[in-house]
Amino acid sequence: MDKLDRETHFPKKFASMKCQRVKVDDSFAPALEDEAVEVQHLLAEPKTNHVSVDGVLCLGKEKSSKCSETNGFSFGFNDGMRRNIGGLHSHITQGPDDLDLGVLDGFLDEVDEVDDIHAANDFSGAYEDFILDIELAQKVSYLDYTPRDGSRLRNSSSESQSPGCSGSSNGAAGMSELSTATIPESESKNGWHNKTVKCKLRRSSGDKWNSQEPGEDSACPTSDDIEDLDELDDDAKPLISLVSGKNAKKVVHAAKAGTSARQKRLRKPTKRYIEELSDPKSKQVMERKSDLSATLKDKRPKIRSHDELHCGSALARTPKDSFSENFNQAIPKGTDEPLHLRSKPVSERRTNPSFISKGRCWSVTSQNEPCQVRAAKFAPKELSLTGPSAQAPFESRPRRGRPKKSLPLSFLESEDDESEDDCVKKRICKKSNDRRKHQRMWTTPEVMKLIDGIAQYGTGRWTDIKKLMFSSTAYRTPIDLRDKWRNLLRASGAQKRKSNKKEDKEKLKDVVRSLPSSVFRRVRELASLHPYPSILDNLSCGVDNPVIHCTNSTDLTGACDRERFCSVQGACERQNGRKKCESPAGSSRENKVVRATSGCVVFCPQFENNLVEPGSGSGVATGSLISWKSVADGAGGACVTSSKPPVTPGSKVKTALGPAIRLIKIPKPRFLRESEAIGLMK
DNA sequence: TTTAGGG
DNA sequence: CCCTAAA
Repeated sequence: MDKLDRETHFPKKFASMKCQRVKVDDSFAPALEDEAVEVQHLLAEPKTNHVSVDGVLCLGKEKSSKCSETNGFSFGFNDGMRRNIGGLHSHITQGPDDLDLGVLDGFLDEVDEVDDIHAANDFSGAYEDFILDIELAQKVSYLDYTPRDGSRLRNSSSESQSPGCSGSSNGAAGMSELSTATIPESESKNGWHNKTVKCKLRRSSGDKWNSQEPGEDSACPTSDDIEDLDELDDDAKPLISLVSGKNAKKVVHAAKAGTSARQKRLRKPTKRYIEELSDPKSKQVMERKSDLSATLKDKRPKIRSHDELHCGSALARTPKDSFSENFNQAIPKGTDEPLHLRSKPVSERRTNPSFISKGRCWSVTSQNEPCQVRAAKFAPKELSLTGPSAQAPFESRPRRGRPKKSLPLSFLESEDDESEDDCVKKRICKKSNDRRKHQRMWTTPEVMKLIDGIAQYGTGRWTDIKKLMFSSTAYRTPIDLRDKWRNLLRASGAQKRKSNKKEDKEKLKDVVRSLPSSVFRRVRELASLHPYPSILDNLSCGVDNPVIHCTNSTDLTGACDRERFCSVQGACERQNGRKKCESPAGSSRENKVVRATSGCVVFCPQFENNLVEPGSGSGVATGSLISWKSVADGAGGACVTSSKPPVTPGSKVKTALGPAIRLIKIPKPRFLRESEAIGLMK
């Protein structure tokens, strides 16, 4: 409904958004969600480049795709892309049925997360096995669909790696020459982006980013990881170390999946499993490890386990087997799971045990964390509390088992999709105390991605960043991103650290050491550009100060060099960390502030329907927050026009943005989301 | 639901 | 990373 309306009103402009919606809103193809996002994202980038070529003022605040709104080419591209996605989508929706889709979902998720493009080659085989596995577990045959699905998988996979999508750059790249302050940033950003993209496309081949930054230091994984590990508490260690990643997750999830069945099923495999793992000398552990890494996506183990399960042979079970057992057991309980899960957003899925068990735990190749989290979380609270009888073993074992880290962790990490780096292992080796039991180490590429995302969307739009930059890594939630950013800020010194604890300082140092200096340079840049609490409230200079309320200087870069314009000075100075919202003299006015969205017409209270046409001069930077006063003043870069104020109603104002921009009146100064803006513009 | 903040 | 408050 709403969606349709919007699209009707902004057929072209938000074509790109539609893509997103297709995946986001549509509960049918969650499986492809990630892929779709990926595709869109990748495709969107070239558009941005194009835009920038046109000299369109397109600040990095908004989705790069939005920039495309300003030119036909982009549109066509975008549209085409959308169609593709749509096709993909429909293709998927015509799948056999829910179960099958569910399977597909899980599989795709896994593949996507692993990001192992090469996996495509193994698809048929893996998939078959996979299907077979499921089939056995559910006693339903879906082999009939295998061929089709297989091809589908391949298609989606190949599409997501569409060669033409390897563009780089982002919104900021399109920034006009006016943005002196951001130009250097843009460059570096682009560079990063390239790297990021490459990483995405061929992560399996190694850490592109790192390899491309020979000059930089070893670029070891992030510090936080170390920090996190450091904070792991001794009690938790055993759990982690004994129950290596997936297995733990699997077990835990399986346990959570059912209630009554849970205990029964869980206990057995868990115990055995744990015991096995708890034996440091156990060859099996090593074997498994190598086995896992060697046969990454091979699902056969599951089948085997399945057989064992039914044959009563439970002797030499590998972690995988254990898992599959649990998995199989858990699944029956909800054959409709897939559907159910599908309709859930990623964020939700994260907390959905069944989802995890489905899409993640059974993935032999990656994402262990989530499960681990669960393990950590449930073990103590639910399991142990339930009594010593059932789950207790699971929980207690690990604990008493081993005091410290080592093997398991590396084992766990070795399966990490994008970081098989040595760095990862290095990081992992540290003591830990913690309640954040499942640490998902941040790899340098990830950090880069995060930084890229922030460069594009600024802070405060974590969900957007998550969706567009971390669509393939389900284990990174918007909150995770934000947390990481906070840590980076501290580590980079961009933010005064409150705690003067020696401990903390040390940790920060480690963090710094673990990342390339370039990263921190970048962080500092962005920190000044995008103040962390990016919300308007923090910037408001008061009702009496009708300055442009911007969330960051990027909003103003179009024409503001941070010092020149009185109307934006307050914000800019704040950016520079000198003064806090200095209020330039100004008459008190109606303090309406809006956030401009690229390609949108901006409505100003006084100038309702005063369309701003594309043209020369400055434009409203995407994402800019604009007060009507600022518009009237033609102030700063965030103004709609460079023409002298006031902009009288009905007058046309030129903007470099291309499509007309209209100010949107919003109830009160606040961060206006794109979707909101669209809604308001209706 | 999403973000800010504190733990 | 977790949890909660606020919006």
